[in-house]
Amino acid sequence: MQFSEPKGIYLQIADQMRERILRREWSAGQRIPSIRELAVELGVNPNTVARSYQTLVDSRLIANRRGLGYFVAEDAAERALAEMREAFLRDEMPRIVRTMRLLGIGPEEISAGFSRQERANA
Amino acid sequence: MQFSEPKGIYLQIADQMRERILRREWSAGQRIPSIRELAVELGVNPNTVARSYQTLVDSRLIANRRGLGYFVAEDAAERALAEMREAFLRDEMPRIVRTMRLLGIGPEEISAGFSRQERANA
DNA sequence: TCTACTGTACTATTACTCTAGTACAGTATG
DNA sequence: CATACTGTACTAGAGTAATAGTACAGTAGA
Repeated sequence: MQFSEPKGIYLQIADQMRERILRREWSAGQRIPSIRELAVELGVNPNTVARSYQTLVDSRLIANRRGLGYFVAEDAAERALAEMREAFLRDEMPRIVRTMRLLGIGPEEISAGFSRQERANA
Repeated sequence: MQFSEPKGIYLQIADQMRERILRREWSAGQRIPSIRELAVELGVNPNTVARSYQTLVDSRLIANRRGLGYFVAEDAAERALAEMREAFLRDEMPRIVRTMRLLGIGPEEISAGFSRQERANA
């Protein structure tokens, strides 16, 4: 049996950061909070945040300027969208469809979910 | 920020067991593998499997008969289906819809996923 | 230059899961 | 009764993630 690795806090923080970039809450060229700031805000250790930042540096969504902090890359939003879409379609979708079939839940339930959320946002 | 707990091996084994019950691979009244057997088969420690079994006992999907082993409860499949459906609709669906909206993926992609899997199963 | 920020690096400690090993009681069967 | 299975309980250890704390170098601005 294949076991899935647990998803560390530092990866969850990185996900949240990708989302902020995607939503343009953090826009291109902008400086993002320092490691220490974000650590305090999230109530985690600075080392953990540093690790999150490194994963985003690795996929070139942010870049460091020594002594100044981290800055959002120019093409970050587009890059994040492409990265996340691919990951969702490749990793999540098959698992979701499989589970839905197993539980007798049809695609129309997803559409209903969309409608519900539309009303909630309105 | 809220962090999701990592999903331990014992919970993943429990999930797999629920699925077997749902698929009637393990049918009502039937004896399931002993803790030691399953531990060997999965290559994990017996203590870990024992923990998995306990979670299924807690939701009354299986029951123990001392010295004999564990047996699938009479209404296990129905109970498992209800339990898993509710968990999916409550916990997973909102998250999925939210992510899809964020990534600009429409409900029709799910339908397409269903069709793909249908062809794969045929 | 001094101060207050930045990131980086490192060690030690805590907490938790899983592993490893042992021991013991209940049950069926010969 | 003897044997060979069951589950259960317990202790000890390894491995890993996250925490805690400290130290140090680069940068901006008064």
